Order: sequence, then structure tokens, then C-alpha cells
Amino acid sequence: MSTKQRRLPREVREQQMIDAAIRVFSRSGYHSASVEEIAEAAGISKPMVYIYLGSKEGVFTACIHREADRLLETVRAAVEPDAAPEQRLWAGLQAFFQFVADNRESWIVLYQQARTEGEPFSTEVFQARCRVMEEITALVVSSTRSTEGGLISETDAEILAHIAAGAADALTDWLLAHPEETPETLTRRVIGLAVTAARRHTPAEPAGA
Amino acid sequence: MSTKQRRLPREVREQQMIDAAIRVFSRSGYHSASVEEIAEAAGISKPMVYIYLGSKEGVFTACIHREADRLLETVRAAVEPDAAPEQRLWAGLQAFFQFVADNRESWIVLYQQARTEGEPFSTEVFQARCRVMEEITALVVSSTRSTEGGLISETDAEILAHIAAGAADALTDWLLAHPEETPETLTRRVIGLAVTAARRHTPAEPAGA
Amino acid sequence: MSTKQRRLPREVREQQMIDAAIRVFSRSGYHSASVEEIAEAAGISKPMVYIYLGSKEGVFTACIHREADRLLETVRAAVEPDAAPEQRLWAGLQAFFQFVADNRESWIVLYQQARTEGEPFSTEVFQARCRVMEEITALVVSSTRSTEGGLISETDAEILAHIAAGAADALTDWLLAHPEETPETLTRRVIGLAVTAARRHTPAEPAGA
Amino acid sequence: MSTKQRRLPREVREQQMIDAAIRVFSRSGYHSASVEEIAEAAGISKPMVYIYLGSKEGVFTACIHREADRLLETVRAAVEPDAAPEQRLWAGLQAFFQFVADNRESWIVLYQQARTEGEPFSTEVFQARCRVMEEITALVVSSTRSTEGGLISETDAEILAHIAAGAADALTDWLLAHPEETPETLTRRVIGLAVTAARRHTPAEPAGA
DNA sequence: AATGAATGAGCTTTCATTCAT
DNA sequence: TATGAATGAAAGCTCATTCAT
Repeated sequence: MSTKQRRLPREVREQQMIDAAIRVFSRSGYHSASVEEIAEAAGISKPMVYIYLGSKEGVFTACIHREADRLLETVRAAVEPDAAPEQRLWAGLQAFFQFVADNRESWIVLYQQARTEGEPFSTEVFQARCRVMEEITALVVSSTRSTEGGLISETDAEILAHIAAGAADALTDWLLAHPEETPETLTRRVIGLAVTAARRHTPAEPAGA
Repeated sequence: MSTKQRRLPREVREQQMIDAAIRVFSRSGYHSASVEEIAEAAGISKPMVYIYLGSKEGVFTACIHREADRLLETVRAAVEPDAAPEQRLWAGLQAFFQFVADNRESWIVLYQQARTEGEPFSTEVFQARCRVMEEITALVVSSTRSTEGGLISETDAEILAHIAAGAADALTDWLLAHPEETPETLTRRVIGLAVTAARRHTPAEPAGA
Repeated sequence: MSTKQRRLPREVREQQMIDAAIRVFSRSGYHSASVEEIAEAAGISKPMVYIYLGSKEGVFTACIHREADRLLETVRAAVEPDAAPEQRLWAGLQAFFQFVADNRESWIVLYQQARTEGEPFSTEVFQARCRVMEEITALVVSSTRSTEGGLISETDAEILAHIAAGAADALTDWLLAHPEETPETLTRRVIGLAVTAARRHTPAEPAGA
Repeated sequence: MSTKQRRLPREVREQQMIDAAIRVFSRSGYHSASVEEIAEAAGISKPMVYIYLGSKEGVFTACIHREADRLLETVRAAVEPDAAPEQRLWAGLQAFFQFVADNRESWIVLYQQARTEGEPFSTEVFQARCRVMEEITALVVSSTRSTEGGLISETDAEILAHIAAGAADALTDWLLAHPEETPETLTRRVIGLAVTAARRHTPAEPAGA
């Protein structure tokens, strides 16, 4: 009731709705969330949702798109184009983790909700989610390609992107249990783990891919 | 149609139902899947599902439990108790990836579905899912603890477990796109990546956590 | 069809629904009645019933409350506060019988349905039904307390209330078989029977309780 | 498990089933009670119920019949054919109340459950219930007809029968709240109340029926 | 621009009832 | 005689979606 105002311009209302929808979707999941809940959380009535975003799927699509864009922008903004590749990867990963830490709900909607296939989530939505993975993949690729010696394959880069996403997922779970963790420490940990693992296994498994 | 027989003993039917449910849940997700679909896929009628498993959630619970057990058994069977820690980790990871590769649907239900949706899944189910993560964590911990020098913290071990899960997720996506990949090559890749990453970043980031 | 209009305000529709529900409940009983039937009888669709009254039990509760209120009001309106106790009892009983005669279906729902079935009826509903009995009990008590000599115990008053309800039940059955009966004649009969019974048994059973 | 025996003669099994059914029906009501519950309470399997009594309605019918018979026998046995009419009424009423007190569950099934019309309860069942009312009515009639002066009409007698049933209903409710009450005291109370009422109202309402 | 009123379709769940052994 | 296995039918309830104002 507090923020419920009449006659707001369309753009503002739409953003309010998406904000509310992300909150609701992240809490209940796409199917459990009801349009009623979303409308309520946005402080408006159900028909407004349909007038503005067309359908429940439309609402979800809008959420995915907006948050994917925000995440990409954040990562890109953190990466200085002229920096050294390692530096760019480092900055990009940290920005990525930071975004996930700061926008837990967005990440949940973006990464965890959008997976189940055979859904009303159109291919379009699936692709939006992919753009994020691709961005990270590209970051990894560019960080290694320039260097001599260790050219990384596309496949390996994709694996690394997924690993990063896995770490991000872990991060979302920890923010509740370990409030002392920060994105920076997580980035450090991940790198550090790679180092440790490398030292251990290098002799044991001589060649790798 | 081939094996579909009437009047099967309870135990058999129950397993058939769980098999079918995993298939359906992995395709549509918990909420989108309907009990009717599951019954149809199992070649029986809806009431049987309720008579044997009690409720839709009961069906899901049964799936999670059975597959978690199978996965754990598989991993444990692969790990020779007397082998060297590194060897044990290597064998365990490979068995893990192999299971995921051989049982894509089970993994999707076990890992993706159980996270996605809100809260209807009882604590018991949540814990079943955790047992898998814990097993991997334990494997990592034991593989590093015995060695001098690089004692890994619990937190780091958990991160590694999540990373492994992330890699497993990646695996499930690849089986469709890259049929030439095998669990063994994936295991190699992951280890190799760690090595590469370590070489790259060791000088850049001296200490890590 | 005559009054069936679309887009009625909530209050009106709600009353229509309760009217219909009383009709249906009195005919089929709580459990046999289906929400679909009720909706049909009210000329609306099932979901409206749930939007407005929440659940089948909610519908029943609403019926009980409204009719209990109406019955109590009717009885109270008939009893002049300043009249003599006997006069008040007489007037109250007659109003009570009149209500039952005029609202057979309400009485059936109020008295017969609410007793029959197990426990799904919340305590609240049970109490609503009790209020009716208590009103009659109070009437009886006040009609006898003021007089010297024959103070009636609470227990006796409760028995009398039940007896009155039994008579009311009889009335509902007669309205089909004996259309010539009126509430007034019934009231007379009941009183008359008491007189006759008293004359007969006074010598036979000297003391009573 | 304790009483579950195999190969019992049909007659015994049937009675066991009816015993169990009365228990279940009185607790949950006809519609809420499930055949499964009844079978369980009887210590047998569902198909047995159908083999012996044909259908759920058949079970209910059987209960009604048996208990109506038992009640009628009890009342008839208590009434000495050669006693004075007042004495016969007194004895009959007391036996009636005693039966209700001793067989609360039977009375609930017999009187409270069987009312809702439009039920699967065939006319036959309805008539069984009526036989009880008629027996009491007859008792009242015979107790007054023989006496000079106060011939009671059939209608009045029916009203009295219903009143007695109302009192019996009250009795069932009291057995839980007032364990000190006995059928005999209730009989006394009812008679006593009639006397009191008569004294009060005779002068006030000169005419009666 | 905004909403209260209304619904078609579908879901989970239950139950009386039968079949095959 | 006795029962585990199995189901058709229907009920309660919810939800995405539209209409009329």
C-alpha cells in the first residue's frame, strides 16, 4: 500500500513488475509462482501484468533478459580492454562473482530456474542464459589464447565457464551460511584451488587433454 | 508394450514407477510433470501411483533416494580403500562422471530439479541430495589431508565439490552436442585445466586463500 | 435465468451462493453435495465459490453462520423483553417453530447436517449451532426462574431445548405429509402434550428428578 | 492382527463386519467412512466386504437393519403385555433410553446418519428407521388410548415419539459430558419436565390441542 | 491507465469397485 | 474362502487468462 501509486508511466511500472517478479520467481520457482503473487508483490492488479508483459511466460522472459543484460554489462564494464589477458580474466571473474553475490535472486532465476527443458521457456530464453556462459567462456579463451604454449580448446573453455558457474552457485548457498565470505575471497579460493590441484596432480597425470 | 504385464508384484511395479518418474521428472521438471504422465509412462493407472508412493512428492522422494543411493554406491565401489589418496580421488571422480554420463536423467532429477523449486521438498529429500555432495567433498578432503603441506580447508573442499558438480552439469549438456566425449576424457580435462590454470596464475597471484 | 446477470457486486453474489448452497446441502448432505452442484445452482462457475468462500467447508460455515444469525434474530425479535416469562417462552417457541417451518432447508442444514458428519466442521461451526440451542435454553430458564417454587435446573433446561429441537425436526417431516399443520398448532400441541402427560403421570410418578 | 482368523463361518464374519461398520460409520459418517476403513476395522480385506454385503450401501443397510431389530426387540422385551398402559410406556421409554445409552454408536448410525435424503439409502433403509419411531408411537398411543378422557391423536403421538428421540439424542451428547447421568434419571427428568411444564402453562394457555 | 468479476482447463487426490489368483 | 493388484470416475482446489467497466 505504501508505494502503490496510480498513473505511473509505463516504463516505471514495468520495471517495478520485473523487480517483483524476480523476487517471487527466485523464491518459489517458475511454476509455483502465481501471477497473483507477482501482481501483489508489485502492488498492482493482475490484468496490469497481462497488459504490460502479455503472459506469465512473458514476465519470466522479461526477467531473464533484463538480468542477463545487467550481468553482461557488469562483467564487461569490469574488464579493461587494454589490460593483460590474465588481468582481464581475473577482473571479469571477480565482477561475475560480485554480481551473483549482490543479486542472489537474479542469479537464481537466471541460472537455476531456466534449466528445465520442455518448458514454456522459449528457445529465446534459453539463449539469453547462454549469452552469460559465452561471455565467461570468451573471457577465458581470450585470457589463454594470447599466451604462447597453453592454447586452450573451445571445449575446455566451456568447461571452465561451467566450473565458474558451479562456483557461483556455491557462492549463493554460502551467503546464507558464511556471511563472512566475499566475492573477492571466493575468486582467490578458486584460483588457489586450481594451483593446489595442479601441484598435486601434475606428476600423477602427465598429459591431460 | 513388450514387458507390460498385468498383476506384477508390488516391488517390481514400484521400481517401474520410479524408473518412469525419473524419465518424466527429468524431462519436464517437478511441477510441470503430472502424475498422469508418470502413470502413463509406467504403463499403469494413476491410483497405483498413490497406492504405492502416496503422493507426487512421495514419488519424487523415492526417485531422489533411490538414485542418491545408486550414485553413492557407484562412487564408493570405485574407490579402493587402500589406494593412495590421489588415486582414490581420481577413481572417485571418474566413477562420478561415469554415473552422470550413464544416468543423465537421474542426475538431472537429483541435482537440477531438487534445487530449482521452492520448498515442497521435505528436508529429508534435501539431505539425500547433500549426501552426494558430501561424499565428493570427503573424497577431496581425504585426498589432500594425508599429504603434507597442502592441507585443504573444509570450505575449499566444499567448493571443489560444487565445482565437480558444475563439471558434471556441463557433461550432461555435452552428451547431446559432443557424443565423442567420454567420462574419462572429461576427468582428464578437468584435471588438465587445473594444471593449466595453476601454471598461468601461480605467478600472478602468489598466495591465494 | 430470470435474475441471472453477469458482473454482480461481490456482496450480492456471495448471498446468492449461500442461498444456493443451503438448497444443495439440505438436499444432499454435506459430503454428497459437490461444489460444482452448488456453483451450478448459484448460476456461476466453480472458481467463484473458492474465490469468495475459500473452500467447501468455508461455504458450509458461511451457511451455518448466516442462518444461525437469522434464526436468532427472528426468535429475539419475537420475544418482548417486558412480557411475562411464560408469555416470552410461548412467543419464542412459536417464532422458533415458525422459522423452521418457513425455512425448512435452513433448519436441515443447521441442525441435521452439522451433527451428522465426523469432524471436518470446525469448532467455530459447532458453536454457531450451539448458540441456537442456548437461546432456547435461556428462554426456558428465564421463563421458569422468575416464578417461585419451580426453579428448573440448567440440565433440565438443556433437555427441554433438545426436546424443542426434536419437535422442530418432527415439524420439518410433517410439512410434507401434513400441509394443514401450522407452527401455531404445533406450539399448541407441544404445550398441550405436556399438560396431558403431566396429568397422567403426576400420580404415577410422585417426585421426578 | 490379534483376532484375525482365517476360515470363519460366514455368519460370524458377517457379524464382525457389521460390528466394525457401525463403529466406523458412527465415527465418520456414511460418506466419510471408506470401505477400506471398515475392512481394516473388521480385520479382513476389502473384497470380503463386497462378497458378503455386496456394496457400501449394502453394508450400511445391514447395519441399520440389525440395529433397528435389536432396538425393537429390547423395547418389546421390556414391555410386559399385561401391565398397565402407564407402566408399559414407562418401561418402554426406559428401555429405549437404556439402549441408546448402551449402544451410542448404533443410535448415531440409526438416527443421525440415516436422515439425509437423496442418498443411496434406499427407501427400505428409511423404513427401517421409521419402525423404531412407530414402535414408540404405538407405545404412547396404547398408553393413552385405553384410558378414558384423554384420547391422544395419532399426530400427537408421533410428536411425542419425536420428542423422545430428541431426548435420546440429548442423552448421547451427555454421556460424554455428564457421566453421572443414567437412563433412569433421564426418564425421570423427561416425565418431571412434563409435569412442571403442565403446571406452569395450564392456566396460561387454557385450550391446548 | 487500471481493476473487480468471472471462467475453462487442468491438477492432485480419493474411493467404490472388480479381477486374477 | 480370501486377498493383493488394479482402475474408472469424480471431487476439491488452483491458476493463467479475459471481460466489462
